[in-house]
Amino acid sequence: MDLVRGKQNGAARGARIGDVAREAGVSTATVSRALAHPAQVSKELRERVGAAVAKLGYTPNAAARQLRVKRSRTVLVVTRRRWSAPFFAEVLRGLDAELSAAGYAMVLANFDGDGGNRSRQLVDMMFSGTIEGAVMLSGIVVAAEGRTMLDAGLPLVSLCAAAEGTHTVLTNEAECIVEGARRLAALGHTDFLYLAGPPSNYNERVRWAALSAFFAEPRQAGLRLRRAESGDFSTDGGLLTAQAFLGLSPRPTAVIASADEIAIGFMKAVRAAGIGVPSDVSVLGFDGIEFADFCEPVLSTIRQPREALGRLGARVLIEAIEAPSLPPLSHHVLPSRLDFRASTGPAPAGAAAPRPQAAPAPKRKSARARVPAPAEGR
Amino acid sequence: MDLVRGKQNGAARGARIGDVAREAGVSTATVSRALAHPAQVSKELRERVGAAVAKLGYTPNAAARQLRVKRSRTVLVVTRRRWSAPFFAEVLRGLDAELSAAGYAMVLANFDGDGGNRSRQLVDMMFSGTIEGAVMLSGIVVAAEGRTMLDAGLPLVSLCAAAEGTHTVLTNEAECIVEGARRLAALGHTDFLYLAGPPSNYNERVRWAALSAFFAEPRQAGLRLRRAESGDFSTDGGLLTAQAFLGLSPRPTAVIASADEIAIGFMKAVRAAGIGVPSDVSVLGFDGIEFADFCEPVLSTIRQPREALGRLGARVLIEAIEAPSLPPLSHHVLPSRLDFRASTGPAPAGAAAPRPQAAPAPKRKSARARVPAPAEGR
DNA sequence: TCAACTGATGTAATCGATTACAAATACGAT
DNA sequence: ATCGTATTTGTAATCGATTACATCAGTTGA
Repeated sequence: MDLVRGKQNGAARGARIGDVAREAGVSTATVSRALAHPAQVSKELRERVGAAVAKLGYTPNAAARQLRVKRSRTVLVVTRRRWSAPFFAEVLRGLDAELSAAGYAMVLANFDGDGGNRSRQLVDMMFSGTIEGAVMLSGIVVAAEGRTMLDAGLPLVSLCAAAEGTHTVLTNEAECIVEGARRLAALGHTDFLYLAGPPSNYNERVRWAALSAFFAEPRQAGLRLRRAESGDFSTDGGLLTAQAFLGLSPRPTAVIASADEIAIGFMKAVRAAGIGVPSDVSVLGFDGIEFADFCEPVLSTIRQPREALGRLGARVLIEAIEAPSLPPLSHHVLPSRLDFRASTGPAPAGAAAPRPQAAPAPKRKSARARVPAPAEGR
Repeated sequence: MDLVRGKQNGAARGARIGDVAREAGVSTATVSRALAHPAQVSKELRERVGAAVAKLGYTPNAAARQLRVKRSRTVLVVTRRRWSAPFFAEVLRGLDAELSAAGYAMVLANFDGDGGNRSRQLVDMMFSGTIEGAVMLSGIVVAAEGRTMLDAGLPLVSLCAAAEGTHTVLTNEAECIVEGARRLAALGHTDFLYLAGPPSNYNERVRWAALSAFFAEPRQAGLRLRRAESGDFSTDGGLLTAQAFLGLSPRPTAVIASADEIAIGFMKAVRAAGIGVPSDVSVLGFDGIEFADFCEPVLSTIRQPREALGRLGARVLIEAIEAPSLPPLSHHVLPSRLDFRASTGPAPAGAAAPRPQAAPAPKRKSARARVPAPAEGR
């Protein structure tokens, strides 16, 4: 095999289809056909072409082909810094697995709402023909100069978030968090604290909306729900909420975090302050990251099917790309799983007595169920 | 702005350069120049073109441009499943930040040595002109059908690994792990256990080689080093090594893990068996992942500059791509930082007595310093 | 033997930009 | 007025593949 090693940068490298044609003694059309539609070419020529290709180490130029056939077999994946790393890595792996199996390449781009430059890059990419579709792990439809990613008319999939005009792949997070609260209530807890993530985040909104709606039900009148802000899906955010918790009186006995990281940070800080988990306060996280198994105590959590989310997102996108005509937007929901472990237990004896119904109804702060608008994603 | 919304999939979308030229009443050459080299075009025409571009929502077709100018401004990043997720996510972020700032797009592909198909995809990518260079987080130079990624003659950067013929960006991991051992020895420890990652991994080899070479020094004759296999850079692997540890007698008092995940799994398992950390055994991890701060006890570790690794890797690659002539291969080393915290302490009183130098020299198992061959990366 | 048909191959148009080169224009100096 | 130079613009070639269409050879049936 005669490989032309790059001499000068950018110098002519590799063979072109004409070289292969000459070598095999056929026309370029035959070479192209032998490679793309072998059945249309006689066995003999097919072999001659194959030999020439091998000899010259020929690989078709992707740009030229793309220009002609209008397909790049490339999709864009837009991520967001705020994703928790373990969550992110596995979703990405699912996406990659499914995309590469179908022969698609994946362009990865982080988008943190920066000052306009990145936005333009992304929007241009949608319009420049490099991309056949996009998966957004950010929940944001990026816009620049009056155009949005949607305007390019390419299929878009929002993963773990909802956005107008896109296919969506979500989890049943709302039901899960309510189920978590229900289970805690069944353990005798009546005084709850929600550790909120960034309020602009889609998942944060969904979770808070579901939880506060649940506590607003008349049947749950004996339960109280408060809220502490972490500002962030991070362990540091969790430390913050612990400060808030320690300042409360009476102290809630059940804590539901909007992310495992927050819960882990919270647990560490309150235990350092002499509060027992779960003896004094039960803690429930969200996501099911690996380290939920290794903190003290082992964290109860709501496990999201991370790799499956990635895989399904990829499949939905591929289907939309390859559908002969514009398909309707699809919406999928994958189930998460509640996993109660060491960080949750019965309400402590002192506080366990169900709050007397007759007492002046505790003001449920912010119990109105805000319906989350399509907004920032997770 | 008249945006042509994708009608049928694949139907003509958007304006071409000819449309803009007609709209502005100029030639396509002028449009192209107004966009790429504004200085070459008179102010008036520049503005007319700008207006036409805005009106039609024109974005140049990337494939056509690429075909002509032979630049895709796209690089490939090859990852590997075995990377720890938090590590991976931050390195990726550094890469993305630097690449996108320089106007490069990033194609991400996972490579786990699969059965030939993925290899061909990757090698073809190098030869098809889609890619101007690659960063390999895998330490493997992928090969398929007699060609390797190197043969394309494009610049390649190995991150956290070394591979023949590529630029490399490494950390001083060898020195750090030796320094860690030295510090532990200074705390009175004489009996060490190394928790190994996957033996085929480049970093694993470097670390083990450095550590075993250190223990082989005559001056360290009073120290003993054993080795347990985790098989993996994972918490599960850490659990495995804990089994091995519990079976040893006498039990080592100092443990050095080749990854934080392993250390965390190890600590959890030995503590469950009633062993105190650091009262009975000190544990040192490697990487400095976020959760090292949140396990019990807080893990001593060797912090790697993750985002900086990604940024430097990107810069090295960009430089190599944009260098007018083939530059020599560069090799960079970034410093990691030893961070001793709660999981390490003085050797326990019983075992603290320095092993008598005179006693029959303890057999140092596997103390020969294997020089790591370029192999699988981290 | 010829027409009709099938299948394999080649010729040349095409995708949409960039840019070498030519042409046109403006400007200044003599 | 004329020439030379600098600046701006247009014409057309070019990048490297794919594929519509034309051509040609071979087969079959009458």
